Amino acid sequence: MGEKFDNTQPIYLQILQRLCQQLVRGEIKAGQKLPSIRDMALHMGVNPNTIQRVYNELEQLEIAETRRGLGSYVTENEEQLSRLREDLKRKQIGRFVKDMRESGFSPGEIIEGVDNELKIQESKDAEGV
Amino acid sequence: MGEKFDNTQPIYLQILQRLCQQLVRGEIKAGQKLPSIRDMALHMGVNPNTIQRVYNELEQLEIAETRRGLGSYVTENEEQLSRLREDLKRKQIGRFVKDMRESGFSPGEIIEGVDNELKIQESKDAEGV
Amino acid sequence: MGEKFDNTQPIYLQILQRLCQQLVRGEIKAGQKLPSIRDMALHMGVNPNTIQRVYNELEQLEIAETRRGLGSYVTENEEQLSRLREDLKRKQIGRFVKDMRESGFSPGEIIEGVDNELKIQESKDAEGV
Amino acid sequence: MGEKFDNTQPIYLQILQRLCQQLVRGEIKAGQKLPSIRDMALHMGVNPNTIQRVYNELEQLEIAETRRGLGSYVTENEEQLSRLREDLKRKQIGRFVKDMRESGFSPGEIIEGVDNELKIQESKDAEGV
DNA sequence: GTGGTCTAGACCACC
DNA sequence: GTGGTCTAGACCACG
Repeated sequence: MGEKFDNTQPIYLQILQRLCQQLVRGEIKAGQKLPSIRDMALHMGVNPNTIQRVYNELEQLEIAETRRGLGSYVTENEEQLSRLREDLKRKQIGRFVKDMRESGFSPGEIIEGVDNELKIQESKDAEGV
Repeated sequence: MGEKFDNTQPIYLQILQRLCQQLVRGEIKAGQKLPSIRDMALHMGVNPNTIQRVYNELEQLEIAETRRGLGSYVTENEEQLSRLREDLKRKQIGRFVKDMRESGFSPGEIIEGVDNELKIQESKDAEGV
Repeated sequence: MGEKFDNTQPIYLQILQRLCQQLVRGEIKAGQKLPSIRDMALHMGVNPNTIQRVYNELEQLEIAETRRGLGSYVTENEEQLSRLREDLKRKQIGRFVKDMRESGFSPGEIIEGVDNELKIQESKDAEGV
Repeated sequence: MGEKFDNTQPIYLQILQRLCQQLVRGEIKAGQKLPSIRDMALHMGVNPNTIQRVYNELEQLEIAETRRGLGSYVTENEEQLSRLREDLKRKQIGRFVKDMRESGFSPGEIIEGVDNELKIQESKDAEGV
């Protein structure tokens, strides 16, 4: 429960993003049942309406589907999941590069900065272990 | 006038970001006078209150200061501006790398993706010319 | 409703000051929910935007935080509140003493004057009862 | 010229206050001629209109008078000046004590705080010399 | 003319 | 219901 939310972005988007990350990382797998809205809400310390909205978004992305009376399930179509992974990757990289270039950073600066940051974050992980 | 605003983010933040980019790129320089609130509002097609909020934010960031009855001026302290540039760079890179890693992308994928994207966007620029 | 506002200072600052005083006096406590913007505005006979500005200032001072759709809450961090008390005390005393000395009043005059004034105001309170 | 102005208060009031302090300290004496508006404005790095307003205020306070074509002069009536001194003293002390009590500070805290602050500021002066 | 404040009222996203 | 943003327009103090 040590993880709170960022005020600059809607909570439901932040939860959605976390779920997508878990899917992309493979922590949540194709066909798997998602927690009930009530459980998830309780677990996240959030209003059930908020989770409801998250699950709706997942459905529109064709990543999960809700079966009446049974709960929500991740799609069994693994292609959808790998598509999600590639979409996410391209979208995030595209936006990042666009922002950086608009701010006038040179390609060299960008590459070097990312490289450094990767090393920094990896070393932090290592020491955390 | 092809430049409108994105609905997913407050207008004042978008304008703030643009100004910061112009500062970072050196298009706006230390000590320079910014357009009056009313002029800027007219030019951007927004309400003066919105611009005032932007200028307030700039002031809180210690990037600009407002002089009674005279207008707003970019700080003459060039250190603040270079600080802004470095802050922006680190913040953007940090958030990007963090997001990517949390989504389970490998360092290799990240670097390669950024590299590709840079080439893509540069070639688009070239063809635009 | 005998309480109106002073024309020489912005309303939002006057309200901010009152809230800070209530916090410092302990009339408003850590973690407590503040009235909604609309309620407070109604109660103070002011426009909601004005109250919103007040709450924003409280947030920047890290004295209160706002939760989406839920309202604004005083920080639960009691240290922040005691910090506020000490800051206020030092700031007010520092400015006062600086002003008095710059006007050429001697330490003796200052101490004696404050002492007298305290007695005067206390006796007024007593008679009010 | 190292002294700038505070944004939270009108410049003309800040200048007015400085002049009053110089009068109260005796640096400016009864009957003395004040600098011309233009000179003063130049010296303070301020718009002449601003100084004009300051001199007007001094006139309304019956502290100075403007003689057409000759300039502005401090009143020769020394009683006015000693009245100014006492007014300033009472007003500043009264407001300070009122503010502190409204914030819930005890008389003991106030006296002790002022006492300490006096010592601090005096020692700073000493070391500055 | 300049910024600062305030009001009135609207719309929206969110919880 | 809650806060967040934006507009339109007004008034004021200031330089």
